[in-house]
Amino acid sequence: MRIGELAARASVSVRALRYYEEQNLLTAERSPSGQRHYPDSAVDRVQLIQQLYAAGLTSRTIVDLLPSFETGEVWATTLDRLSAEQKRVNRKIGELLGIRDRLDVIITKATEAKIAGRSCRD
Amino acid sequence: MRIGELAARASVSVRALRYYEEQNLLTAERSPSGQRHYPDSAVDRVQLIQQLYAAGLTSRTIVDLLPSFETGEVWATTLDRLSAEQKRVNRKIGELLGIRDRLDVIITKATEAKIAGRSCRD
DNA sequence: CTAAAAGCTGACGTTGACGTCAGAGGCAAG
DNA sequence: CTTGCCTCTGACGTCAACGTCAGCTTTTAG
Repeated sequence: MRIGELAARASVSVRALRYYEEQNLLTAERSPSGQRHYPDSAVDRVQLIQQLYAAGLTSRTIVDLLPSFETGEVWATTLDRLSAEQKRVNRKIGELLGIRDRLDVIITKATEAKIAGRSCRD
Repeated sequence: MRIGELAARASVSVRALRYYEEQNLLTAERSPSGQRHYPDSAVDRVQLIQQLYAAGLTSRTIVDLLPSFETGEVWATTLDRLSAEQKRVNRKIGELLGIRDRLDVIITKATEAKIAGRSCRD
């Protein structure tokens, strides 16, 4: 498929895909005229990249760790980085859970007050 | 306390504290000479701000929602935004849990392979 | 055949949360 | 008093992941 279809299927912009290629996160065959062509598997790869970005990894980190994600093979120096990211992600999950709880408390309280007919200052 | 001590106690930079003030997230008494002075409670407030940033909220959002966090009172329009952020945070938690699982799988597999004496390509 | 749609390569713009530097003033210790 | 650290206010710099625009070529639909 060409870049536009991949963008649509993976729900990212065309620009983002070119950027991923620039960062060596994604490669493409080229047609004689220079257009990029991707296999179907590229959709999954792009979505994985997006998830890793969302998890707070940088391009540089992703390019190093992506092979491990896709092949399952890991060599020692990479294992350390994987563990480091795992710790980071776990810390972040903890932070987010904390915030979620605080949001729950506030929202629950406010909703109960509303149900009880109190003003909520609106 | 003055700005340097607050920065140390809340583990943020002095610059960040001035930035928070600029964004109306934090206020300070001023000494006659113009130096900022903070109450002890500012430490908690700054840490809360940090957590909210870490949860992906922007300054603009935080300045709107911070009163709700501190007073527990909420009025209707704010409640919607709180719910929106709650959804965002929940989605992000889900993403992170997914990534964590993938990291767990890879790391576990690699570690077992190592224990079993296989090469891991190092 | 032709016009619209899609793709290409630069290259500059954007946004948010600060970092950093300059230049000047304030404050406790010796 | 002066030395050394802290603080002040601008104001420009940074970094990452793209957005956007220009100018041009390729592909597709009618």
